[in-house]
Amino acid sequence: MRLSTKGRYAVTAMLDLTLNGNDGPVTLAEISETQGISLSYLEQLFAALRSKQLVKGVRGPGGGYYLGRSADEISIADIICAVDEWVEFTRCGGNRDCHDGKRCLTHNLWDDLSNEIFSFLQSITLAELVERGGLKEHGCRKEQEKDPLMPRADTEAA
Amino acid sequence: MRLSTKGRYAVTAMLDLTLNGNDGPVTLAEISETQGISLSYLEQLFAALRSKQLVKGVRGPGGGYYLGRSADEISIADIICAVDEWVEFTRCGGNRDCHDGKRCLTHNLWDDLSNEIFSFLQSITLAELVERGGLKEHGCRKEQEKDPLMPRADTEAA
DNA sequence: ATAATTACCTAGTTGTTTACTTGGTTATAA
DNA sequence: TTATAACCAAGTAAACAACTAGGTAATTAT
Repeated sequence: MRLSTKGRYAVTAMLDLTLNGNDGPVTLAEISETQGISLSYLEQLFAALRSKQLVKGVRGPGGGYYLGRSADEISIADIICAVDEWVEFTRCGGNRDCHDGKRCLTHNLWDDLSNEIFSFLQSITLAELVERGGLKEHGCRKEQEKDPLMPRADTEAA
Repeated sequence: MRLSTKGRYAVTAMLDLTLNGNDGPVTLAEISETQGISLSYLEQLFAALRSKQLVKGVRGPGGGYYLGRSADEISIADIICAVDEWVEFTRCGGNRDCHDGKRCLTHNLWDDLSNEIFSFLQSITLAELVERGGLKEHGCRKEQEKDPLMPRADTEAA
């Protein structure tokens, strides 16, 4: 799993599409204006999204984009995987010798974790995000009153 | 949250440390050999990890690194945040005008999702990963027999 | 038909990040 | 005193991020 700003742009744009796609298609120019993303960069992102059938484009005046399928059938993982190239991390293809299995043990652990992150993001749909106005009640993590917000920007690596 | 290959290297190295740190400190040379990461790159990663007290270095012969605190007190989020600089995504600081609140709505949704991903990774410790030999039983996702493995490398963006 | 509008496409370009190399300096155990 | 390790600084090729420029193709409005 790879989670970069590129993926964020894509998720944000798709979120915009979900929110504003009720009355006709949404133009990239609108998304560019509203979300502060350059038009051509959006075009690149939407080329990837389109190739995965996550969006459908309508040409000509009055055209634009709408979701390729229902918002409850598009997961965050779908979006991120579409724009962020999947990079295989473990270079030991399956069950090689791999330094007496020691290296592969660590790799398997990482793979399990990576799968977990992936299926977590796969379990969140655009519809869920929009309907609930957030994810406060998502999954099994509802009794979490500590509310651990993002760490502040005081993370200066000396 | 940012999840790049750099973070993977760090998690993998910390996993190695957890697995092999029982009998004395582990040298970076060993991790480099076992995990296939260059020594100097490890040094950079461990400089960041050290500044966050996630590891402690012991100099001289017989030296190396061991965990800065107990493996059940180090989360995956801790590790990733230490090496991957935290980048603020939403440039609208808090409650600005922000295009009639429309843009901020999308941003708030993204923030909620981002928080969710973060606290998810924060809920997984090194000890958990190692003890269970994976995460099959983690959290609320135990009845998941479809076992959605990583998407194959057939994600060629046309 | 013609013009405007939009998606769609290709090729750059600048700055940052990755992952690594080289070449050191310090602390410590044998 | 010497080998071993952590620690530190600087540089580098390759990849990536985010953007610009300049198109072509389809569709609607005039």
